[in-house]
Amino acid sequence: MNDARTVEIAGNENLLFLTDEQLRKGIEAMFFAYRGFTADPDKILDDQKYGRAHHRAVHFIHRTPGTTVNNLLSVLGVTKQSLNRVLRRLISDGLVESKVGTQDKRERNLQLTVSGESLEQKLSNAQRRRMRTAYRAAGPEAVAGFRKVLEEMMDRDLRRHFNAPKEGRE
Amino acid sequence: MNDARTVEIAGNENLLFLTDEQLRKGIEAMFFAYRGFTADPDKILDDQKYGRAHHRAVHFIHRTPGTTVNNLLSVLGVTKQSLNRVLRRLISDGLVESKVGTQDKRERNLQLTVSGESLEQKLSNAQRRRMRTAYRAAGPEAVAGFRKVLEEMMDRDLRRHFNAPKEGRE
DNA sequence: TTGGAAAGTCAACAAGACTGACATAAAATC
DNA sequence: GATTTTATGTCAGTCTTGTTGACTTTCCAA
Repeated sequence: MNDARTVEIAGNENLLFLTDEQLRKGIEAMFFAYRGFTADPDKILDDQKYGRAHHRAVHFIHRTPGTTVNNLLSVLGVTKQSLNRVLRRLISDGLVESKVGTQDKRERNLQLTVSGESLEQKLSNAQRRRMRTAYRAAGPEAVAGFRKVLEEMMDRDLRRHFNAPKEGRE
Repeated sequence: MNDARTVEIAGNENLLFLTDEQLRKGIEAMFFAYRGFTADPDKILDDQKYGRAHHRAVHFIHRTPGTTVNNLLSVLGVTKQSLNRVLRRLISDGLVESKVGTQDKRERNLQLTVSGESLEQKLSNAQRRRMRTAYRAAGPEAVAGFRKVLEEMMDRDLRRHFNAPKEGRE
């Protein structure tokens, strides 16, 4: 971690000289950290026989209430058939409500029911707890760096969803 | 990102005050970044009809040549039956070699063949390229912070594998 | 020497991704 | 008004990758 050397170049630009070994460490850190990151919600979901796909749907419906199926598809990056199976179950279990669109009646507006919100809270509390603990242990400068690198690692077209906090539609 | 305030507390300890919104951003950053992180290898794997599980096996066999199935299991965190299916295919495709252990004949020592190494190179080159680009764009301090937060986010018992670079066994 | 534990294999099943085809309703366009 | 496009939903089939359960081989210790 602290063996990545930096060199000052004319001006105030600096380059990182990264060995394959340092990059491998970063790659594995990503792998192990993501496992930790999903571990707590996974445990909760398993009780109700849901999977990560349900978690993702619930998360983004919570984040953007009234979002359409198409919107959700482009954020999640899965096929409609795949999402449909998940949504169907969430709807029939009474966690998600699907209402015919007001302007465009072809669309469906999705939102969480009371029990949907309650599951979302359980899941995000668990995930936030871990994130908060990690942030606190690492300190504020580390957090800023963490966010910066993650953002650079995203695909360009996904970064769009990331930077659109309150309305999913472009 | 830069709205996380820090407060100096008696001594030189500082606390982060994190709003749910800031934590949510971190959670989504993790989600989108991980997608980017796996996107390039996924494309390569798809050509040869392999999945992420094959990638992980190839990666860790490369990292720790001669490792046993059991070792690999504890790193990957899946059941031996699940891993076995993946290994069986890699072996029959001639990417991995499995040799009966010399001391303990119950064990199998795994290593990549020449074509296994070649696939590993293709995959890790793609992944390193993205990681390197992100690191360069974010800068050295950001990278240090990134690594610090990721390490804090891992499960304790997984951190062990992370910090054991050249031999998988405890 | 025998009985249990450990390492690995085989079989069967489930979740969740995928493709492809098709249906319906509403909106947009010609 | 007729046609095409869009948004959504569904059925069927495939693939990867996770699971549990049952089994073999090997090792070790009582």
